[in-house]
Amino acid sequence: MKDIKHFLRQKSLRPTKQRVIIANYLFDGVNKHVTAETLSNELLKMKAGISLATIYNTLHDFYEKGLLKKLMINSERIYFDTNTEHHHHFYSKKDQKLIDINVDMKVSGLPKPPKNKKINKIEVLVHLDN
Amino acid sequence: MKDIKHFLRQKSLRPTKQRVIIANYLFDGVNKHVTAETLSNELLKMKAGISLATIYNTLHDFYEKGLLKKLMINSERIYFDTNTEHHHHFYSKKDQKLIDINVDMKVSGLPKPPKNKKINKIEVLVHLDN
DNA sequence: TATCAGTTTAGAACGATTCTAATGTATTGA
DNA sequence: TCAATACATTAGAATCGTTCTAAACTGATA
Repeated sequence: MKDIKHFLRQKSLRPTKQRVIIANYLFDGVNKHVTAETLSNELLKMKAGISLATIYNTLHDFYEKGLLKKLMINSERIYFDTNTEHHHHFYSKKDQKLIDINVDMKVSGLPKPPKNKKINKIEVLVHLDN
Repeated sequence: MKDIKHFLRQKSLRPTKQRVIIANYLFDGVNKHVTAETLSNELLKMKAGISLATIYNTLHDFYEKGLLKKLMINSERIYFDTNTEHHHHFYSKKDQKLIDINVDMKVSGLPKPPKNKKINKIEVLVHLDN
């Protein structure tokens, strides 16, 4: 991500100091799964004094512009994924860690959806033991 | 579920008045997905004055004894499923409703799990549009 | 460079859940 | 049958992730 300011402007997001810092971290080329808390910790490490409220606001702003995906992994917190392509995950409960599955998978034997409902997308979560 | 008291005792759960009422509702032969809130509402309808704390306690006690499954569907609340067999779900975000998929499905093209990790189970969530 | 809409922030509020500690009740064994 | 006691229930307080509020700030625009 070369010109973050330009990138944010393209998405109708004002490139404020805080958003630039967060976008630089999130979109550095390595896909990430973050929660408000883990992101806050990373930002603290890099001595960026960004308030929690702004972190929440920014994650949601980015989500609304399609820059992040929301994951429904567990009920304790909201995970955001910088990989917005359709993909699946390994999940280690023990490590509280997600790993992208970037290969194509096929699900067979799917029953018809209920009346008047259409399938939007299929998400596979592969739970790991250890 | 004929003799709920016996059933609870078998699971080392004291068959208190509250647990019997809740178990009778949950294990009436029709699989259910409940949250503390939806269960509380059902219990209110049947004029069972059971405190929220007890509802939470009971759901967790039942979960710990393997009578309920916890579902990770969204981050707003915890869903409990009376169907403890391995199965999948349709999910309608709009209706905030889950529908069991009780047929066998196969997932193909799964990559190898990360080093030293074993696959525990595979969960498929089929998102519905409307 | 003044204006103003959009943004950040601390701290309050919120909603789901858990905890506390006092009261109540099922079980046990004499 | 009836303590004794271990386990359950409860109201309300506490907690925790998240959202809201309203005041201060800042990037864009003219």
